[in-house]
Amino acid sequence: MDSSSWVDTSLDLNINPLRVIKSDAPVDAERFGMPRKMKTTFLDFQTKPSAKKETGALEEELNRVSEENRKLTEMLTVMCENYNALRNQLMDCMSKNGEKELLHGPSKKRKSAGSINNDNNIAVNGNSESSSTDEELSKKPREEVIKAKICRAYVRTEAGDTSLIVKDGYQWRKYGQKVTRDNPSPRAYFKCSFAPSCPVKKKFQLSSVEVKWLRRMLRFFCSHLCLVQVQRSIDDQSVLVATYEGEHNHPHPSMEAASGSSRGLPLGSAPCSASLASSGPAITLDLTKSKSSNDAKSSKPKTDAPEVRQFLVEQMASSLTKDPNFTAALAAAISGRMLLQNHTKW
DNA sequence: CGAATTTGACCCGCGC
DNA sequence: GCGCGGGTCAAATTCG
Repeated sequence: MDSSSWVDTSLDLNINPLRVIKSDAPVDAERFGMPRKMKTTFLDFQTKPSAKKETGALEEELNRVSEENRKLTEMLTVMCENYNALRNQLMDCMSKNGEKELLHGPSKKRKSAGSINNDNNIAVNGNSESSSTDEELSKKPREEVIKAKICRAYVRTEAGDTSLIVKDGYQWRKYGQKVTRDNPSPRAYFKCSFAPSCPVKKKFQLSSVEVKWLRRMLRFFCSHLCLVQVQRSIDDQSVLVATYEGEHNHPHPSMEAASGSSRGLPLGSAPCSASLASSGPAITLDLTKSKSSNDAKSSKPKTDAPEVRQFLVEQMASSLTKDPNFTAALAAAISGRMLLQNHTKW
């Protein structure tokens, strides 16, 4: 299987660096309702001779970032190819031993949290998993019908944060805590308490996600999924591994509060959104809505203009690509999504 | 005082 | 069949 058939390695950051900067037409900043200070900066940026030097530097920086992005894309492609090669090898081995497996039915290997810690597998009630091992994945089609969606998100958190709070927008009630064998951090179990009939549960061994971007990514990944398992990665204690299963039977609290609009639009409350195409794991980071959800209402119309969008996109992309936390989280999110995509396609 | 959290006990699936 | 370990329950405790 060609990796390109199942994963789009391009990171569509919607960055077109030169469109605004080289634009001959002055931008009517007033029309976009920019703050005075920002308007001045924005206009000066286009008109003052000193800005040319800055423009050149920015172009250089953007070229550098673009090149870096290209290299990362290549690396990701290679990684996918290697992954598929390994997978094919495993499938070959499986096919050789498959007859025996079929005669004895699927493995009765326990789907426990122990496996979560050991090989990052998560399962509840025999449902499928977002990131099962290849061996397990190969057996999945022979198993019972998938009853609920499972999604995993990897989120880097602050090392010192030990609170058991996940700020994903839902209301959770803790109903248990357990010290597991392979992970020193206690695992907490939560149920969604926003709606009485909501079957959502979650468990985790880590804490809150303070980084706004990561929180929004997590919210997107999980906003309509039902059971969430979040625990600290055993390999990297700063990484939060969140797994959601199933779907909430109620709207996201923030959405319900807003308008009671469709649950299928979880990003409506996430000004900085990460969208994933249903056709594949191509990730689009909509960086143009950078305000918090609280003030998004007032700012949204002002950021619709393509020039302003570009300007904001450039600024945010520049700062974000320099942020190691963001790049690490993005890589983690992509890897998690890739695993999910692999599973859903097999 | 009600809601939320804690925590020990219990249940159940899986490996041996 | 037994023991282990994860998941859940529910009484006790804490918190606002």
